[in-house]
Amino acid sequence: MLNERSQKVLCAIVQTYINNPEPVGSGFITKRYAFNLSPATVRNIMADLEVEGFLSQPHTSAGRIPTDMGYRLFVNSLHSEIEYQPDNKSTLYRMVNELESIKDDINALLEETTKKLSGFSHYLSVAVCPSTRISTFNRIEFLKHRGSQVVAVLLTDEGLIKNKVLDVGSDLSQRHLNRISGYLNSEFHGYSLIEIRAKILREMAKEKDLCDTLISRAIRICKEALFFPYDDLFISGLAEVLGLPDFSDVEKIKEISRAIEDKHHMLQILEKISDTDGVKVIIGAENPMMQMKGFSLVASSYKEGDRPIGCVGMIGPTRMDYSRAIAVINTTARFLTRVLTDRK
Amino acid sequence: MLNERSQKVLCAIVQTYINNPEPVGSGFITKRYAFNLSPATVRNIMADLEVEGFLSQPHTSAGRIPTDMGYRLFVNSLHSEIEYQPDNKSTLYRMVNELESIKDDINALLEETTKKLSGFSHYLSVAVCPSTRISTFNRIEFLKHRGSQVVAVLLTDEGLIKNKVLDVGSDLSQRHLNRISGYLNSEFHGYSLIEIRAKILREMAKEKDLCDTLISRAIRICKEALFFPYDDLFISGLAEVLGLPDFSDVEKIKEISRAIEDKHHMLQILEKISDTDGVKVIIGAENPMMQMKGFSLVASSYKEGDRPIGCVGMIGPTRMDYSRAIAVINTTARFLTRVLTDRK
DNA sequence: TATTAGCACTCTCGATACGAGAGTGCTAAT
DNA sequence: ATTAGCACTCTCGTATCGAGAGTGCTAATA
Repeated sequence: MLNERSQKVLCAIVQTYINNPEPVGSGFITKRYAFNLSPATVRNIMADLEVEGFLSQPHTSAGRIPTDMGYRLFVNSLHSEIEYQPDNKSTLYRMVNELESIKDDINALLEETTKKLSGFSHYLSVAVCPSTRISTFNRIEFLKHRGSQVVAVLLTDEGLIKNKVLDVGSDLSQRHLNRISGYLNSEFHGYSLIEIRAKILREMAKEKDLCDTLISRAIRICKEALFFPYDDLFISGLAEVLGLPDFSDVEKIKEISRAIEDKHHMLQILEKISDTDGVKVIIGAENPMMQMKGFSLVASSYKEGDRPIGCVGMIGPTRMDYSRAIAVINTTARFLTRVLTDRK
Repeated sequence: MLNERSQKVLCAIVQTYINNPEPVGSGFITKRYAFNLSPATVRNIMADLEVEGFLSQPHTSAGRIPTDMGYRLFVNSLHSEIEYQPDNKSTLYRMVNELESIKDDINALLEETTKKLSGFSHYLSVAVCPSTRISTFNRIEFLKHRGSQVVAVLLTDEGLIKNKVLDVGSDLSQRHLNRISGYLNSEFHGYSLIEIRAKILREMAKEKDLCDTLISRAIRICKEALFFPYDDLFISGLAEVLGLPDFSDVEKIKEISRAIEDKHHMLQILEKISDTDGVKVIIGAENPMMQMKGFSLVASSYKEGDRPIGCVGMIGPTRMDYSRAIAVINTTARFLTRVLTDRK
């Protein structure tokens, strides 16, 4: 579609703009890059690129800035050099090492990871826990709390720990509860929570008319105990990201603040990425699901063994340093994968 | 210090400025308020108020705006009418009713409370859980997880549920763990976590030379399990607050973002308030501990019975609607107190 | 003596103008 | 096909100006 020379010019423009957020003129390109072209020729190429939709002009007689399509082409041309950048190797490794010590607690691990990522990259960083939807039931315990309240503690094979406060009838003793959890643990061990949900619904339909047996009661409690409307989402780096020149505009700031507070929506996007493999880059409004005009997301799933279970990523302006971001996220995701896989 | 008339004029100016963030001129005051004074007289009073430090002038020949001291006097003069404002009564009650349904889970309750508060008031709202420092030990359980990992689940009398992942030697069976938790539960029930910490340290000093008895082991594990560096902090409403005209300035936005991300510092302030009784108002840089120049905090502790255990509040620009904020926080804190006390 | 009317003064803000600078698009030459 | 040359366009910073709002001061007033 695009000849090689045009593509090279485009990439040069994108790179230049990423380094410094000002419209790029033809003169700069000819001076900075050894394409052996005159400014006039570059201008012609730029005009073509604009017609094709890769560049745009803030106004006549200004330089060009990349469109989302322009960034996309740039990012696609990047995919070969996805591995570590030399310059941030050491810092990144140091960061990863510091995380090694808390690898046992997946929540703490992800929280620290986002904190370190944002401090390190100056972008907003995000991570989601292994989704409760796909997690594998390991064990559930019920602890009698105050009055008729019971705390259900769910452990999954992925290392998730989830609490839920339930209100059961006041007549269940701890002994009863232990029998219930014993039953559930033997019955459900190894199933995914989704399967268990389905199983429970079937059971409930079957036992509908049965009176208050322990089992039917167990199942009803379990249905509640296994239902977690939201997965945990970690976000860090708002203050960092506001330091970028791209956020000198108040509207921009409001937009990213809204994105942060709308955790539900953010989760949807990240969980979709959690299911796939490798680094994903979503640029600007590419994905209709993100109303993030002006922002890009670089994210990757992390895995336990071969199975993707969660996702970690960075959000920045569309003018973000993709090659660095991709490298960083890639390294981070591999690190998480290694840690989560090794502990088996 | 200030005669009554001056004080009235000051309050009128503050109120006017709160309604509309523009410097207030002498003409407006005479027209709007029936003080029976001429603009010239008001100007004289304003000049005095400025000398005394209650007002400031953005530039010669502009109206006056309140200083932190001015807001302070205004707020102090307000304390009589601290109870519900008539206009937002119904909305506030509706909000509180909606929260009633999740009162069992204190974390969820506080999270929802902050969400509703910020949606309702358009200010940033915050809440802290009962501090683990002062919480009362109710019960601890250890669940063997993967490998040598153990999940400690701590329940407090205040309704807190805390998890912690520990790495104990791999040779402890669930049976051992149960004996340990049994021992701890009988030993520590009813003590505050702080007391227990002290007890543990004493025990450890005593048993230092003893070899690996179950008890000394229990104590060591417990020491770790009861240590939670941070309490949970809920913050909501960033996107809301950015809609206020006070945040048209990027610097202001950055400042509040930093305040949000510096949870450690925020916690310090709120936990101090958690220990006291009633609504506290901190205006601007009044409290040296908050580097929040330009922001005010209206907060109140909530109690269980007679004992303050946590804190809920709202943060807004110094130009915030204090009388409304105080009323709202007061109502909210009372609601929390009632809910947390009744469940006994 | 406290208040007020009158008035000159000061400062902001929006509109307008203008020149420098950067970069373009087009045309004609190579 | 590329390029040199040049006129053109647009932004941005600065300066200017007048309207408007509000003040501070002085002298008159109750």
